[in-house]
Amino acid sequence: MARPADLNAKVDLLRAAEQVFVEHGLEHARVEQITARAGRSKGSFYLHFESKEEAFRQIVESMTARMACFLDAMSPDNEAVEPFPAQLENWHCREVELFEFLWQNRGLVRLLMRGGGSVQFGFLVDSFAERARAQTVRWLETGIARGLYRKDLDIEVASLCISGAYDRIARRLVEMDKKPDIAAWLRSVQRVILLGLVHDEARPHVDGQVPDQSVTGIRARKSFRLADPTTSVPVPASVPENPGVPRAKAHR
Amino acid sequence: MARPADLNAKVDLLRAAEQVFVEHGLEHARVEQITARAGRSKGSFYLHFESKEEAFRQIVESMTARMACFLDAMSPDNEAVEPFPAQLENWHCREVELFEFLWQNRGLVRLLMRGGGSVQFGFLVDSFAERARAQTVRWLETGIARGLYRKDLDIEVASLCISGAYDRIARRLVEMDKKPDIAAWLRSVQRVILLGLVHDEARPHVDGQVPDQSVTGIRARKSFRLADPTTSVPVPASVPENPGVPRAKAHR
DNA sequence: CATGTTGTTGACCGGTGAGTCAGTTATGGC
DNA sequence: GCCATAACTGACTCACCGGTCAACAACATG
Repeated sequence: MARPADLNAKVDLLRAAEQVFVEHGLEHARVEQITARAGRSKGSFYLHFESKEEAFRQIVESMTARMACFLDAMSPDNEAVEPFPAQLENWHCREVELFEFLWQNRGLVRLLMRGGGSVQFGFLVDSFAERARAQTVRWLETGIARGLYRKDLDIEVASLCISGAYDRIARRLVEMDKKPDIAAWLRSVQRVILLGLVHDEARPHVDGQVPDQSVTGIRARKSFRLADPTTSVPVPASVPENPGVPRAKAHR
Repeated sequence: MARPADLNAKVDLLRAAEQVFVEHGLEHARVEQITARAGRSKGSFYLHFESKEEAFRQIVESMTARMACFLDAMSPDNEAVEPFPAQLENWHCREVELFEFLWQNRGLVRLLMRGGGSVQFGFLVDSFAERARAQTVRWLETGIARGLYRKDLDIEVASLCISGAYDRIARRLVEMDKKPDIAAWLRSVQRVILLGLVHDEARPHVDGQVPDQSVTGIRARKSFRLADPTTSVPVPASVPENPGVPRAKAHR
Protein backbone atom coordinates (compact mmCIF):
# COMPACT_ATOMS: atom_id res chain seq x y z
CA MET A 1 0.00 0.00 0.00
CA ALA A 2 1.14 3.49 -0.79
CA ARG A 3 -0.23 6.60 0.89
CA PRO A 4 -2.42 5.41 3.75
CA ALA A 5 -5.93 6.81 3.95
CA ASP A 6 -6.53 9.68 6.32
CA LEU A 7 -8.59 7.93 8.94
CA ASN A 8 -10.03 11.21 10.13
CA ALA A 9 -11.48 11.99 6.73
CA LYS A 10 -14.63 9.94 6.97
CA VAL A 11 -15.19 10.91 10.59
CA ASP A 12 -14.79 14.59 9.77
CA LEU A 13 -17.17 14.27 6.86
CA LEU A 14 -19.77 12.39 8.86
CA ARG A 15 -19.67 14.92 11.65
CA ALA A 16 -19.93 17.85 9.26
CA ALA A 17 -22.66 16.10 7.30
CA GLU A 18 -24.69 15.54 10.44
CA GLN A 19 -24.45 19.23 11.31
CA VAL A 20 -25.47 20.37 7.86
CA PHE A 21 -28.29 17.84 7.60
CA VAL A 22 -29.60 18.96 10.99
CA GLU A 23 -29.48 22.59 9.92
CA HIS A 24 -30.94 22.25 6.42
CA GLY A 25 -32.51 18.83 6.07
CA LEU A 26 -31.48 16.27 3.47
CA GLU A 27 -32.83 18.10 0.44
CA HIS A 28 -31.40 21.52 1.17
CA ALA A 29 -28.06 20.31 2.45
CA ARG A 30 -25.34 21.07 -0.09
CA VAL A 31 -22.46 18.65 -0.47
CA GLU A 32 -20.03 21.54 -0.85
CA GLN A 33 -21.26 22.96 2.44
CA ILE A 34 -20.50 19.64 4.10
CA THR A 35 -17.05 19.35 2.58
CA ALA A 36 -16.23 22.98 3.38
CA ARG A 37 -17.15 22.46 7.02
CA ALA A 38 -15.17 19.24 7.19
CA GLY A 39 -12.18 20.97 5.58
CA ARG A 40 -12.19 18.34 2.82
CA SER A 41 -12.73 18.37 -0.89
CA LYS A 42 -15.82 17.35 -2.75
CA GLY A 43 -13.92 14.46 -4.27
CA SER A 44 -13.08 13.20 -0.83
CA PHE A 45 -16.76 13.08 -0.02
CA TYR A 46 -17.43 10.86 -3.02
CA LEU A 47 -14.56 8.59 -2.08
CA HIS A 48 -16.32 7.76 1.18
CA PHE A 49 -19.96 7.92 0.13
CA GLU A 50 -21.71 6.89 -3.03
CA SER A 51 -24.03 9.83 -2.82
CA LYS A 52 -25.45 12.44 -0.51
CA GLU A 53 -28.36 10.15 0.32
CA GLU A 54 -25.95 7.33 1.19
CA ALA A 55 -24.18 9.54 3.73
CA PHE A 56 -27.52 10.50 5.20
CA ARG A 57 -28.54 6.85 5.38
CA GLN A 58 -25.38 5.93 7.27
CA ILE A 59 -25.89 8.70 9.80
CA VAL A 60 -29.54 7.90 10.36
CA GLU A 61 -29.10 4.16 10.54
CA SER A 62 -26.33 4.37 13.11
CA MET A 63 -28.63 6.58 15.15
CA THR A 64 -31.67 4.34 14.93
CA ALA A 65 -29.53 1.30 15.65
CA ARG A 66 -28.28 2.87 18.86
CA MET A 67 -31.80 3.84 19.84
CA ALA A 68 -32.94 0.31 19.17
CA CYS A 69 -30.31 -0.90 21.65
CA PHE A 70 -31.91 1.14 24.39
CA LEU A 71 -35.23 -0.31 23.41
CA ASP A 72 -33.95 -3.86 23.56
CA ALA A 73 -32.53 -3.20 26.99
CA MET A 74 -36.05 -2.38 28.09
CA SER A 75 -37.47 -5.68 26.96
CA PRO A 76 -39.51 -7.53 29.57
CA ASP A 77 -37.25 -10.55 28.91
CA ASN A 78 -34.31 -8.74 30.43
CA GLU A 79 -36.13 -7.96 33.64
CA ALA A 80 -36.10 -10.30 36.57
CA VAL A 81 -39.51 -10.79 38.08
CA GLU A 82 -39.46 -8.10 40.69
CA PRO A 83 -42.06 -6.56 42.93
CA PHE A 84 -44.07 -3.89 41.17
CA PRO A 85 -42.55 -0.72 42.65
CA ALA A 86 -39.01 -1.99 42.07
CA GLN A 87 -39.94 -2.85 38.52
CA LEU A 88 -41.29 0.64 37.96
CA GLU A 89 -38.10 2.15 39.33
CA ASN A 90 -35.99 -0.07 37.14
CA TRP A 91 -38.06 0.83 34.12
CA HIS A 92 -37.77 4.48 35.05
CA CYS A 93 -33.98 4.33 35.12
CA ARG A 94 -33.82 2.87 31.65
CA GLU A 95 -36.26 5.44 30.36
CA VAL A 96 -34.04 8.18 31.72
CA GLU A 97 -31.02 6.65 29.99
CA LEU A 98 -32.83 6.62 26.66
CA PHE A 99 -34.08 10.18 27.01
CA GLU A 100 -30.65 11.41 28.08
CA PHE A 101 -29.36 9.88 24.87
CA LEU A 102 -32.07 11.60 22.86
CA TRP A 103 -31.16 14.89 24.50
CA GLN A 104 -27.49 14.45 23.64
CA ASN A 105 -28.43 13.82 20.03
CA ARG A 106 -31.34 16.20 19.94
CA GLY A 107 -30.36 17.84 16.67
CA LEU A 108 -30.51 14.65 14.69
CA VAL A 109 -33.50 13.32 16.61
CA ARG A 110 -35.37 16.52 15.86
CA LEU A 111 -34.64 16.07 12.17
CA LEU A 112 -35.81 12.47 12.25
CA MET A 113 -38.96 13.41 14.12
CA ARG A 114 -39.75 15.83 11.33
CA GLY A 115 -39.73 13.08 8.75
CA GLY A 116 -36.03 12.67 8.17
CA GLY A 117 -35.83 15.65 5.86
CA SER A 118 -37.27 13.62 3.01
CA VAL A 119 -40.36 11.58 2.34
CA GLN A 120 -38.33 8.53 1.37
CA PHE A 121 -36.72 8.32 4.82
CA GLY A 122 -39.85 8.90 6.85
CA PHE A 123 -40.38 5.19 7.21
CA LEU A 124 -37.22 4.96 9.34
CA VAL A 125 -38.89 6.84 12.16
CA ASP A 126 -42.10 4.94 11.66
CA SER A 127 -40.36 1.61 11.91
CA PHE A 128 -38.66 2.68 15.13
CA ALA A 129 -41.98 3.87 16.51
CA GLU A 130 -43.55 0.56 15.59
CA ARG A 131 -40.74 -1.28 17.31
CA ALA A 132 -41.31 0.76 20.45
CA ARG A 133 -45.00 -0.04 20.28
CA ALA A 134 -44.36 -3.76 19.88
CA GLN A 135 -42.22 -3.61 22.99
CA THR A 136 -45.04 -1.88 24.82
CA VAL A 137 -47.44 -4.61 23.78
CA ARG A 138 -45.22 -7.21 25.40
CA TRP A 139 -44.98 -5.18 28.57
CA LEU A 140 -48.72 -4.84 28.70
CA GLU A 141 -49.17 -8.57 28.21
CA THR A 142 -46.82 -9.48 31.03
CA GLY A 143 -48.36 -6.78 33.23
CA ILE A 144 -51.81 -8.19 32.68
CA ALA A 145 -50.59 -11.74 33.22
CA ARG A 146 -49.15 -10.68 36.55
CA GLY A 147 -52.44 -9.12 37.52
CA LEU A 148 -51.02 -5.62 37.67
CA TYR A 149 -52.91 -4.11 34.76
CA ARG A 150 -56.59 -4.14 34.00
CA LYS A 151 -57.69 -7.27 32.19
CA ASP A 152 -60.10 -5.29 30.00
CA LEU A 153 -57.32 -3.21 28.46
CA ASP A 154 -57.44 -2.86 24.69
CA ILE A 155 -53.78 -3.73 24.21
CA GLU A 156 -53.48 -2.45 20.66
CA VAL A 157 -54.88 0.95 21.49
CA ALA A 158 -53.21 1.18 24.88
CA SER A 159 -49.82 0.48 23.33
CA LEU A 160 -50.43 3.22 20.80
CA CYS A 161 -51.38 5.63 23.56
CA ILE A 162 -48.33 4.84 25.64
CA SER A 163 -45.82 4.95 22.83
CA GLY A 164 -47.54 8.08 21.55
CA ALA A 165 -47.20 9.73 24.94
CA TYR A 166 -43.48 9.00 25.13
CA ASP A 167 -43.13 10.07 21.53
CA ARG A 168 -44.60 13.45 22.27
CA ILE A 169 -42.44 13.86 25.34
CA ALA A 170 -39.41 13.10 23.21
CA ARG A 171 -40.50 15.60 20.57
CA ARG A 172 -40.89 18.26 23.21
CA LEU A 173 -37.53 17.39 24.74
CA VAL A 174 -35.52 17.77 21.55
CA GLU A 175 -37.08 21.16 20.81
CA MET A 176 -36.04 22.65 24.14
CA ASP A 177 -33.23 25.16 24.55
CA LYS A 178 -31.98 24.04 27.89
CA LYS A 179 -32.17 20.63 29.44
CA PRO A 180 -35.23 20.03 31.56
CA ASP A 181 -35.47 17.67 34.53
CA ILE A 182 -35.85 14.55 32.44
CA ALA A 183 -36.27 12.22 35.41
CA ALA A 184 -39.10 14.33 36.85
CA TRP A 185 -40.84 14.43 33.48
CA LEU A 186 -40.67 10.70 33.08
CA ARG A 187 -41.94 10.07 36.60
CA SER A 188 -44.95 12.20 35.80
CA VAL A 189 -45.49 10.33 32.56
CA GLN A 190 -45.40 7.04 34.39
CA ARG A 191 -47.97 8.23 36.89
CA VAL A 192 -50.34 9.54 34.24
CA ILE A 193 -50.12 6.34 32.24
CA LEU A 194 -50.44 4.01 35.18
CA LEU A 195 -53.10 5.85 37.13
CA GLY A 196 -55.00 7.77 34.46
CA LEU A 197 -56.52 11.19 34.87
CA VAL A 198 -59.54 10.39 36.93
CA HIS A 199 -59.84 10.90 40.64
CA ASP A 200 -60.50 7.72 42.61
CA GLU A 201 -64.01 8.70 43.60
CA ALA A 202 -64.98 9.60 40.06
CA ARG A 203 -63.75 6.34 38.51
CA PRO A 204 -67.09 4.50 38.58
CA HIS A 205 -68.65 7.32 36.56
CA VAL A 206 -66.36 6.73 33.61
CA ASP A 207 -68.17 3.56 32.61
CA GLY A 208 -71.54 5.07 33.33
CA GLN A 209 -71.96 2.71 36.24
CA VAL A 210 -73.51 5.58 38.14
CA PRO A 211 -75.45 7.08 35.24
CA ASP A 212 -78.04 9.15 37.11
CA GLN A 213 -75.84 10.68 39.73
CA SER A 214 -74.33 13.87 38.65
CA VAL A 215 -70.72 14.44 39.53
CA THR A 216 -70.85 18.05 38.55
CA GLY A 217 -73.81 18.78 40.81
CA ILE A 218 -76.21 19.02 37.89
CA ARG A 219 -78.71 16.27 37.46
CA ALA A 220 -77.89 13.95 34.61
CA ARG A 221 -80.28 13.66 31.73
CA LYS A 222 -81.19 10.04 30.99
CA SER A 223 -80.36 10.44 27.34
CA PHE A 224 -78.12 13.31 26.42
CA ARG A 225 -78.12 14.76 22.97
CA LEU A 226 -75.43 13.45 20.70
CA ALA A 227 -73.55 16.04 18.73
CA ASP A 228 -75.98 17.24 16.08
CA PRO A 229 -74.64 16.19 12.68
CA THR A 230 -76.65 18.91 10.92
CA THR A 231 -74.89 21.71 12.75
CA SER A 232 -71.55 20.59 11.52
CA VAL A 233 -68.32 22.35 12.26
CA PRO A 234 -68.01 25.51 10.21
CA VAL A 235 -65.30 25.55 7.61
CA PRO A 236 -63.93 28.94 6.63
CA ALA A 237 -64.52 29.76 2.98
CA SER A 238 -61.33 31.71 2.76
CA VAL A 239 -58.23 30.69 4.55
CA PRO A 240 -56.54 33.56 6.37
CA GLU A 241 -53.02 34.49 5.39
CA ASN A 242 -50.39 33.23 7.77
CA PRO A 243 -47.59 35.78 8.04
CA GLY A 244 -45.36 33.17 9.63
CA VAL A 245 -45.25 30.97 6.57
CA PRO A 246 -42.39 31.71 4.22
CA ARG A 247 -43.76 33.48 1.20
CA ALA A 248 -42.83 32.61 -2.31
CA LYS A 249 -40.34 34.79 -4.09
CA ALA A 250 -41.98 37.73 -5.81
CA HIS A 251 -42.39 37.49 -9.51
CA ARG A 252 -39.50 38.86 -11.41
CA MET B 1 -64.03 41.34 -20.74
CA ALA B 2 -63.15 39.03 -23.57
CA ARG B 3 -62.60 35.27 -23.15
CA PRO B 4 -63.87 34.36 -19.67
CA ALA B 5 -61.46 32.57 -17.37
CA ASP B 6 -61.85 28.85 -16.94
CA LEU B 7 -63.10 28.67 -13.37
CA ASN B 8 -62.20 25.00 -13.07
CA ALA B 9 -58.55 25.69 -13.74
CA LYS B 10 -57.49 26.54 -10.22
CA VAL B 11 -59.59 23.76 -8.71
CA ASP B 12 -58.13 21.22 -11.11
CA LEU B 13 -54.63 22.40 -10.34
CA LEU B 14 -55.15 22.34 -6.59
CA ARG B 15 -56.55 18.84 -6.69
CA ALA B 16 -53.76 17.56 -8.89
CA ALA B 17 -51.17 19.38 -6.79
CA GLU B 18 -52.48 17.76 -3.63
CA GLN B 19 -52.20 14.33 -5.21
CA VAL B 20 -48.66 14.89 -6.43
CA PHE B 21 -47.53 16.46 -3.16
CA VAL B 22 -48.96 13.50 -1.25
CA GLU B 23 -47.15 11.08 -3.53
CA HIS B 24 -43.78 12.77 -3.71
CA GLY B 25 -43.58 15.43 -1.01
CA LEU B 26 -42.99 19.10 -1.69
CA GLU B 27 -39.38 18.82 -2.83
CA HIS B 28 -39.78 15.94 -5.26
CA ALA B 29 -43.09 17.07 -6.68
CA ARG B 30 -42.57 18.38 -10.21
CA VAL B 31 -44.69 21.25 -11.44
CA GLU B 32 -45.01 19.59 -14.85
CA GLN B 33 -46.34 16.47 -13.17
CA ILE B 34 -49.00 18.56 -11.48
CA THR B 35 -49.99 20.36 -14.66
CA ALA B 36 -50.01 17.15 -16.67
CA ARG B 37 -52.35 15.50 -14.17
CA ALA B 38 -54.59 18.55 -14.11
CA GLY B 39 -54.68 18.61 -17.90
CA ARG B 40 -53.36 22.18 -17.86
CA SER B 41 -50.25 23.92 -19.03
CA LYS B 42 -47.34 25.00 -16.92
CA GLY B 43 -48.17 28.61 -17.66
CA SER B 44 -51.62 28.09 -16.25
CA PHE B 45 -50.09 26.94 -13.01
CA TYR B 46 -48.10 30.15 -12.70
CA LEU B 47 -51.18 32.21 -13.47
CA HIS B 48 -52.80 30.87 -10.33
CA PHE B 49 -49.82 30.41 -8.02
CA GLU B 50 -46.72 32.46 -7.50
CA SER B 51 -44.62 29.38 -7.01
CA LYS B 52 -44.74 25.71 -6.18
CA GLU B 53 -44.30 26.50 -2.50
CA GLU B 54 -47.18 28.95 -2.64
CA ALA B 55 -49.50 26.26 -3.98
CA PHE B 56 -48.33 23.92 -1.24
CA ARG B 57 -48.91 26.62 1.36
CA GLN B 58 -52.47 27.17 0.18
CA ILE B 59 -53.28 23.48 0.32
CA VAL B 60 -51.72 22.97 3.73
CA GLU B 61 -53.18 26.09 5.28
CA SER B 62 -56.70 25.30 4.19
CA MET B 63 -56.23 21.88 5.75
CA THR B 64 -54.83 23.10 9.06
CA ALA B 65 -57.50 25.81 9.23
CA ARG B 66 -60.23 23.19 8.91
CA MET B 67 -58.57 21.01 11.52
CA ALA B 68 -58.34 23.99 13.84
CA CYS B 69 -62.11 24.42 13.50
CA PHE B 70 -62.65 20.94 14.86
CA LEU B 71 -60.34 21.76 17.70
CA ASP B 72 -62.17 24.96 18.54
CA ALA B 73 -65.43 23.06 18.59
CA MET B 74 -63.92 20.91 21.32
CA SER B 75 -63.10 23.85 23.56
CA PRO B 76 -64.38 23.53 27.13
CA ASP B 77 -66.02 26.94 26.64
CA ASN B 78 -68.45 25.45 24.15
CA GLU B 79 -69.58 22.74 26.51
CA ALA B 80 -72.47 23.22 28.87
CA VAL B 81 -71.70 21.97 32.35
CA GLU B 82 -72.99 18.47 32.05
CA PRO B 83 -72.73 15.38 34.21
CA PHE B 84 -69.50 13.52 33.69
CA PRO B 85 -70.68 10.58 31.55
CA ALA B 86 -72.67 12.85 29.25
CA GLN B 87 -69.66 15.08 28.91
CA LEU B 88 -67.51 12.13 27.95
CA GLU B 89 -70.03 11.04 25.37
CA ASN B 90 -70.22 14.50 23.94
CA TRP B 91 -66.46 14.71 23.80
CA HIS B 92 -66.34 11.33 22.15
CA CYS B 93 -68.69 12.40 19.37
CA ARG B 94 -66.56 15.39 18.52
CA GLU B 95 -63.44 13.27 18.56
CA VAL B 96 -65.04 10.91 16.09
CA GLU B 97 -65.93 13.82 13.81
CA LEU B 98 -62.35 15.04 13.80
CA PHE B 99 -60.91 11.61 13.15
CA GLU B 100 -63.42 10.93 10.38
CA PHE B 101 -62.18 14.13 8.80
CA LEU B 102 -58.59 13.02 9.17
CA TRP B 103 -59.47 9.71 7.54
CA GLN B 104 -61.11 11.45 4.60
CA ASN B 105 -57.98 13.53 4.11
CA ARG B 106 -55.54 10.85 5.13
CA GLY B 107 -53.19 11.39 2.22
CA LEU B 108 -52.50 14.99 3.05
CA VAL B 109 -52.54 14.37 6.79
CA ARG B 110 -49.97 11.63 6.33
CA LEU B 111 -47.74 14.04 4.45
CA LEU B 112 -48.11 16.68 7.15
CA MET B 113 -47.39 14.15 9.88
CA ARG B 114 -44.13 13.37 8.12
CA GLY B 115 -42.95 16.92 8.36
CA GLY B 116 -44.86 18.54 5.55
CA GLY B 117 -42.44 17.30 2.93
CA SER B 118 -39.98 20.04 3.79
CA VAL B 119 -38.17 21.28 6.85
CA GLN B 120 -39.54 24.79 6.42
CA PHE B 121 -43.14 23.59 6.75
CA GLY B 122 -42.59 21.28 9.68
CA PHE B 123 -43.58 24.01 12.09
CA LEU B 124 -47.13 23.91 10.73
CA VAL B 125 -47.73 20.52 12.25
CA ASP B 126 -45.93 21.51 15.41
CA SER B 127 -48.07 24.58 15.85
CA PHE B 128 -51.22 22.53 15.38
CA ALA B 129 -49.97 19.98 17.90
CA GLU B 130 -49.22 22.77 20.34
CA ARG B 131 -52.69 24.17 19.84
CA ALA B 132 -54.18 20.76 20.59
CA ARG B 133 -52.07 20.51 23.70
CA ALA B 134 -53.14 23.95 24.90
CA GLN B 135 -56.74 22.85 24.50
CA THR B 136 -55.97 19.76 26.55
CA VAL B 137 -54.47 21.90 29.29
CA ARG B 138 -57.71 23.84 29.59
CA TRP B 139 -59.74 20.64 29.72
CA LEU B 140 -57.52 19.30 32.46
CA GLU B 141 -57.88 22.50 34.45
CA THR B 142 -61.66 22.47 34.28
CA GLY B 143 -61.69 18.74 35.05
CA ILE B 144 -59.59 19.26 38.14
CA ALA B 145 -61.68 22.24 39.21
CA ARG B 146 -64.78 20.09 38.98
CA GLY B 147 -63.15 17.44 41.10
CA LEU B 148 -63.17 14.86 38.35
CA TYR B 149 -59.44 14.56 37.83
CA ARG B 150 -56.68 13.98 40.31
CA LYS B 151 -55.48 17.17 41.95
CA ASP B 152 -51.88 15.98 41.89
CA LEU B 153 -51.78 15.79 38.08
CA ASP B 154 -48.76 17.34 36.41
CA ILE B 155 -50.80 19.27 33.88
CA GLU B 156 -47.95 20.04 31.53
CA VAL B 157 -46.84 16.46 31.25
CA ALA B 158 -50.34 15.03 31.28
CA SER B 159 -51.37 17.29 28.41
CA LEU B 160 -48.35 16.12 26.44
CA CYS B 161 -49.24 12.50 27.12
CA ILE B 162 -52.84 12.94 26.07
CA SER B 163 -52.17 14.92 22.92
CA GLY B 164 -49.34 12.51 22.15
CA ALA B 165 -51.67 9.56 22.47
CA TYR B 166 -54.22 11.06 20.10
CA ASP B 167 -51.41 12.07 17.79
CA ARG B 168 -50.18 8.51 17.54
CA ILE B 169 -53.68 7.21 16.99
CA ALA B 170 -54.08 9.70 14.16
CA ARG B 171 -50.75 8.67 12.65
CA ARG B 172 -51.80 5.05 12.72
CA LEU B 173 -55.18 5.88 11.25
CA VAL B 174 -53.86 7.68 8.19
CA GLU B 175 -51.46 4.85 7.40
CA MET B 176 -54.20 2.23 7.25
CA ASP B 177 -55.49 0.69 4.06
CA LYS B 178 -59.08 0.27 5.07
CA LYS B 179 -61.06 2.25 7.53
CA PRO B 180 -61.01 0.88 11.05
CA ASP B 181 -63.76 1.29 13.63
CA ILE B 182 -62.80 4.82 14.61
CA ALA B 183 -65.42 5.14 17.32
CA ALA B 184 -64.27 1.95 19.02
CA TRP B 185 -60.65 3.08 18.90
CA LEU B 186 -61.47 6.41 20.44
CA ARG B 187 -63.54 4.85 23.19
CA SER B 188 -60.58 2.69 24.09
CA VAL B 189 -58.31 5.71 24.06
CA GLN B 190 -60.64 7.55 26.40
CA ARG B 191 -60.69 4.63 28.83
CA VAL B 192 -56.91 4.26 28.85
CA ILE B 193 -56.38 7.94 29.45
CA LEU B 194 -59.05 8.31 32.08
CA LEU B 195 -58.47 5.10 34.00
CA GLY B 196 -54.81 4.35 33.36
CA LEU B 197 -53.29 0.91 33.00
CA VAL B 198 -53.29 -0.25 36.55
CA HIS B 199 -55.80 -2.59 38.09
CA ASP B 200 -57.74 -1.11 41.00
CA GLU B 201 -56.15 -3.36 43.59
CA ALA B 202 -52.63 -2.61 42.38
CA ARG B 203 -53.05 1.18 42.42
CA PRO B 204 -51.63 1.77 45.90
CA HIS B 205 -48.42 0.04 44.85
CA VAL B 206 -47.69 2.60 42.17
CA ASP B 207 -46.68 5.24 44.69
CA GLY B 208 -44.84 2.72 46.78
CA GLN B 209 -47.40 3.14 49.51
CA VAL B 210 -47.16 -0.60 50.07
CA PRO B 211 -43.42 -0.91 49.56
CA ASP B 212 -42.74 -4.23 51.26
CA GLN B 213 -45.63 -6.21 49.92
CA SER B 214 -44.88 -7.92 46.72
CA VAL B 215 -47.53 -7.88 44.06
CA THR B 216 -45.74 -10.42 41.97
CA GLY B 217 -45.52 -12.92 44.79
CA ILE B 218 -41.80 -12.35 45.27
CA ARG B 219 -40.67 -10.55 48.36
CA ALA B 220 -39.59 -7.00 47.67
CA ARG B 221 -36.06 -5.99 48.35
CA LYS B 222 -35.85 -2.89 50.52
CA SER B 223 -33.45 -1.20 48.16
CA PHE B 224 -33.37 -2.46 44.61
CA ARG B 225 -30.38 -1.97 42.43
CA LEU B 226 -30.56 1.00 40.09
CA ALA B 227 -29.53 0.37 36.53
CA ASP B 228 -25.77 0.01 36.61
CA PRO B 229 -24.24 2.89 34.63
CA THR B 230 -21.01 0.97 34.06
CA THR B 231 -22.68 -1.81 32.13
CA SER B 232 -24.03 0.59 29.58
CA VAL B 233 -26.07 -0.38 26.61
CA PRO B 234 -23.94 -1.96 23.88
CA VAL B 235 -23.68 -0.03 20.67
CA PRO B 236 -22.99 -2.01 17.53
CA ALA B 237 -19.71 -1.05 15.92
CA SER B 238 -21.03 -1.64 12.46
CA VAL B 239 -24.53 -0.79 11.44
CA PRO B 240 -26.20 -3.57 9.48
CA GLU B 241 -27.31 -2.80 5.96
CA ASN B 242 -30.97 -2.12 5.58
CA PRO B 243 -32.21 -3.53 2.29
CA GLY B 244 -35.37 -1.44 2.62
CA VAL B 245 -33.55 1.85 2.35
CA PRO B 246 -33.32 3.19 -1.17
CA ARG B 247 -29.74 2.89 -2.33
CA ALA B 248 -27.88 5.59 -4.10
CA LYS B 249 -27.59 5.42 -7.82
CA ALA B 250 -24.61 3.37 -8.94
CA HIS B 251 -21.58 5.29 -9.97
CA ARG B 252 -21.50 6.01 -13.63
C1' DC C 1 -66.06 40.46 -40.15
C1' DA C 2 -62.51 43.39 -38.05
C1' DT C 3 -60.62 44.58 -33.88
C1' DG C 4 -59.37 44.77 -29.14
C1' DT C 5 -58.92 42.31 -24.94
C1' DT C 6 -57.88 38.75 -22.03
C1' DG C 7 -57.08 33.76 -20.98
C1' DT C 8 -53.98 30.01 -22.21
C1' DT C 9 -50.04 27.61 -23.91
C1' DG C 10 -45.52 25.19 -24.16
C1' DA C 11 -40.91 25.84 -26.02
C1' DC C 12 -37.26 27.96 -24.11
C1' DC C 13 -33.95 30.08 -20.62
C1' DG C 14 -30.82 30.09 -16.91
C1' DG C 15 -29.43 28.93 -12.23
C1' DT C 16 -28.19 25.27 -9.59
C1' DG C 17 -25.76 21.60 -7.62
C1' DA C 18 -24.77 16.50 -7.79
C1' DG C 19 -21.39 13.88 -9.49
C1' DT C 20 -16.80 13.18 -12.40
C1' DC C 21 -12.07 12.66 -13.55
C1' DA C 22 -7.55 14.30 -15.01
C1' DG C 23 -4.17 15.82 -12.44
C1' DT C 24 -1.64 16.28 -7.86
C1' DT C 25 0.26 14.74 -3.53
C1' DA C 26 1.70 11.65 0.08
C1' DT C 27 3.60 7.30 1.30
C1' DG C 28 6.02 2.62 1.22
C1' DG C 29 9.26 -0.41 -0.95
C1' DC C 30 13.55 -0.99 -3.19
C1' DG D 1 16.36 8.94 -5.08
C1' DC D 2 12.84 6.88 -7.77
C1' DC D 3 9.13 4.34 -8.97
C1' DA D 4 4.45 2.29 -8.06
C1' DT D 5 0.42 2.87 -5.84
C1' DA D 6 -3.39 4.73 -3.75
C1' DA D 7 -5.48 8.86 -1.54
C1' DC D 8 -6.93 13.22 -2.48
C1' DT D 9 -8.37 17.61 -5.00
C1' DG D 10 -11.44 21.01 -7.28
C1' DA D 11 -12.60 22.89 -11.79
C1' DC D 12 -15.68 21.24 -14.88
C1' DT D 13 -19.88 18.92 -16.92
C1' DC D 14 -24.50 18.41 -17.67
C1' DA D 15 -29.11 16.92 -16.37
C1' DC D 16 -32.70 18.90 -14.30
C1' DC D 17 -36.51 21.77 -13.36
C1' DG D 18 -38.59 26.28 -11.71
C1' DG D 19 -40.05 30.05 -13.89
C1' DT D 20 -40.86 33.23 -18.29
C1' DC D 21 -42.98 35.21 -22.27
C1' DA D 22 -43.98 35.59 -27.18
C1' DA D 23 -47.44 33.63 -29.69
C1' DC D 24 -51.93 31.95 -30.05
C1' DA D 25 -56.98 31.13 -29.08
C1' DA D 26 -61.46 32.46 -27.59
C1' DC D 27 -64.69 35.69 -26.96
C1' DA D 28 -67.19 40.57 -26.89
C1' DT D 29 -68.26 44.47 -29.27
C1' DG D 30 -69.54 47.50 -33.06
